[in-house]
Amino acid sequence: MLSERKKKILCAVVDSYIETAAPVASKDIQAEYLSDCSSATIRNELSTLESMGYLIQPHVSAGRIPSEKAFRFYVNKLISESDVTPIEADVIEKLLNRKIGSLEEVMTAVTRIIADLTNYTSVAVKEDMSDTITAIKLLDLSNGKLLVVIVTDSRVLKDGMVDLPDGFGEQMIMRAQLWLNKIFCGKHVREFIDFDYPFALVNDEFAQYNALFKKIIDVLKKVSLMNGMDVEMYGENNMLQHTEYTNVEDARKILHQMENKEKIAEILTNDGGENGSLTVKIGAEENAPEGCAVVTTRVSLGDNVSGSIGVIGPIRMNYRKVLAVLDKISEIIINLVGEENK
Amino acid sequence: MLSERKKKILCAVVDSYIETAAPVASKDIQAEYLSDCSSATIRNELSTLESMGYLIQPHVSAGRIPSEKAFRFYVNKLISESDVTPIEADVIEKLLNRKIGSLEEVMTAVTRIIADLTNYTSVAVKEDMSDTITAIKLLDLSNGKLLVVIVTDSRVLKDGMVDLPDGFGEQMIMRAQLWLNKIFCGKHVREFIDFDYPFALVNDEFAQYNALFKKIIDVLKKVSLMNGMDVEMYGENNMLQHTEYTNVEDARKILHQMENKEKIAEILTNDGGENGSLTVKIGAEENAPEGCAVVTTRVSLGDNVSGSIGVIGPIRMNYRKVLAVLDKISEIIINLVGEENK
DNA sequence: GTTAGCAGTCCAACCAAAAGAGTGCTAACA
DNA sequence: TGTTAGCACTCTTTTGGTTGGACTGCTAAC
Repeated sequence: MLSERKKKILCAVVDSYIETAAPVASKDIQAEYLSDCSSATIRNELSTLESMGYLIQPHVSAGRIPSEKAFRFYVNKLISESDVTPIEADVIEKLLNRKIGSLEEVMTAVTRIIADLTNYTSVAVKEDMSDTITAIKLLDLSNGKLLVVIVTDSRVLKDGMVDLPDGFGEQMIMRAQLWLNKIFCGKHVREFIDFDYPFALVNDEFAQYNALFKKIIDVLKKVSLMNGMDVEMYGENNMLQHTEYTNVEDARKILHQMENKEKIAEILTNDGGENGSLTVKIGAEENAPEGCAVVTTRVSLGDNVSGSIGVIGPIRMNYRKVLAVLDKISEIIINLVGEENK
Repeated sequence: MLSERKKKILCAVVDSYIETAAPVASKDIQAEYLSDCSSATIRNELSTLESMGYLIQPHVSAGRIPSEKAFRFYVNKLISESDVTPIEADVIEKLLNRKIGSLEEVMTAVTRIIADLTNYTSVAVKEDMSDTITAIKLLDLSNGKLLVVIVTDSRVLKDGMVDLPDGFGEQMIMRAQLWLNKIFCGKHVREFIDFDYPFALVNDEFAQYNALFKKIIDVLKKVSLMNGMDVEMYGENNMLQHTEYTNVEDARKILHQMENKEKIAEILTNDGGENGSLTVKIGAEENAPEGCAVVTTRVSLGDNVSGSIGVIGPIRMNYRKVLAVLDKISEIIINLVGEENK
C-alpha cells in the first residue's frame, strides 16, 4: 500500500506528464504540487516509486515518466473517487439536443462531438442482440426495380435493390412477399451468414420466383454479415496532433490500427459493464491498440440493443477530461432512451 | 520550344525524381538515360532548363529537382502520346468483375482497387443532374414508425424514418401518400434546400397531417443537402507512406485537406471532360490540394448521371501507372454501363 | 557544339568541448 | 527516524569546428 505522500507524488508525476509529455523532475513536483517538502525528499520517494514499478527513468540524469502501472493507478483513483468534473456539461447537452433523430444520427453526432471536444478519436458501437426478422417488404419502384426492406424487431436493415424480372405484376409481387414472410419471419438475421438457397422450399409453381428469391437472399446475407453491429468512428487524424507520434512511421502504424473497425469494435464491447459504467484499457496488454488507451462507457439502448461509446488516445491522455465527457454523454443518452420508452 | 535533347533530359529528371525523390545530378542522367553525351553537356542543358523555369536547384552543389512546370510538361507528354501502358489490365478486370452490383457498390469497389493498386488515395464522385422526384412511398413498419422512401428518376434516395402519430391507420397513410405525391412529384430534389413549410398547401381537413408532413419535409431537406452528389474515398492513409511527408505536421495538413470531401468532390468534377477523358491537376495553383496532384477521369453513367474517378497523391506521383490504372478502370466502367443500357 | 578538368560552393557527418539538467549520496539536523 | 542542503557524478543536448564528398560552373581545348 502506498503512503498518502507517495500517492500524491505519483499523481503529480502523471498529471505533469500528461500536460507536458516530458520526464518530470523532482524540482518540478516541488514547485507545482508539493511545496511543503524539499526536492530531496521527493527524490527519495521517486526512487522507491521507481523500484516499485510505477516510474521509469529514461536515463540517469533525466526525470521520471509514469509506467502503464502508474496510469492504471491514476485512472483507478479518478474513477473510484468519481472525480468526474462536470465541466462543459451544458455545452454537450446543447450540442446533442439539436441532433436528436434516429439512433444512427445520434451515433454520428456523438462521435463528432466527443472527438472535437477531446481532440482524440471517438468511436460508437451499436450491438443488436436480437434482430429477429418481423417483416419483409417488397416495394415496386415502377422503374423495373424492386426495393427490398427487411424489418427486424429493432430496426430497419439497410435495404437492397433488386432487378424485377420481366412480367412481374403487382399480384406476383404480393405473392412473393407472402412467401418470403412465411419463410423468414421469426428467424434471426445471423442465421443467414452461411445460408444456402433452399431449393426444396420452392415448389414447381414458384419456379419462376427462383431468380428473384436468390437475389433477395443475397441481400439478406450481406446484411447478416454486418452481424448487427454498427461502428461509427470519427477524428482518426486527431491522433497526429499528439506529440508521442513525432515520426511518421509511428503515426502510420497508429492510423493503420484504427482502420480495423472490427477489432476496435471488439475492444469497446468485449467486457460488458453496466449501463453508464466507465472502463479504461491501457496499452497493448490490456488489449488496447499499441501505445494507446481506450476509455469506454456502455449504454443500454433498449431491450436487446446496447451501445458502447469510446475514446481512443495516447496512453498519456487527459483522462480527467475524457472521463468527464463520456460520463456526461452516457448520462444524456440514457435519459434520452429512457424518455423514448415512456 | 524545347529541343529534342532538352525534352529527353527534362523527362529523365522527372523520371528519376519520381523514383528516388532526390535531386538529380548530371552524372546520373548520363549514366542512366543519355550515355551518348557527357555530363558536362548535360550540365549545360540543365542550366538552361533551370533558367526556363523547369528545374530548381535547392543549393548550388545539389542536383536539380523538377518544378511544377516540369511535371506539367511531363504529364502532357504522357497524355498526348497516350503512353498509357496496359499493365495489370487483367488484374483490374478480374477484381472488378467480381463486384458488379449497384452503382454504389461499384464505386466502393473501384476506390479500393485503385488505392491498393497505386498506393495513393482514391476518390469516386457520382453526380446526379436530374433527380426529379417520381414517387414518395410511405411504408408502415407496424411498430409505430413510418419509413419514407423517396424515389427519383435515377435512384432511391436514402430513406428516413418518421414516428407515426397516434391514430394513423392504413387509410390515413394512403391519403397522406397521395397528398405528398401530388405536391412533390415532378419537383427537383434541390428545390428543398431552402424549403419553408407551405402551410397554405394544407387545408383544414388535413390539419392533422401537419406534424407528419413537417417531418417528411425534414427528411427531404436533409437529402437535398447532399445535392445529388455521392463521394467515396479510400486510402487516405496511403499518403503517409510517401517520403515527401516526413514530418508529422505536413502529414497532418495533408490528411486534414482530405477530410473536406466537398472540396475534393469539386476538384474532381469542376471541369467537365469527355467520357473517358484524363485530366491532371498539379499543385495548389491548379486547384489540387497543396503539395498534391489529382488525376481524374470522367465517366458518363447514364443520361443524367456522371461520375468522376480520381487519384490524389504527391506531386511526385507515378503518373504513368496512375494514368494507366484510371484509363483502364474508366474503360471497364464505360463498357459496364453500356451493357446495362442495352 | 562538345568535352575534360579543375576550382569553388555547399551540405552532411563526425567529433570534441561545453553547458545544462537531474539525480544519488552523504552528512548534518530536527 | 525522517528531512534537508549541498555536492559530485552522469548523461544529454547544444555548439562549433573540421573534413570529405557531391555537384556545379567555368575555362580552355578539341
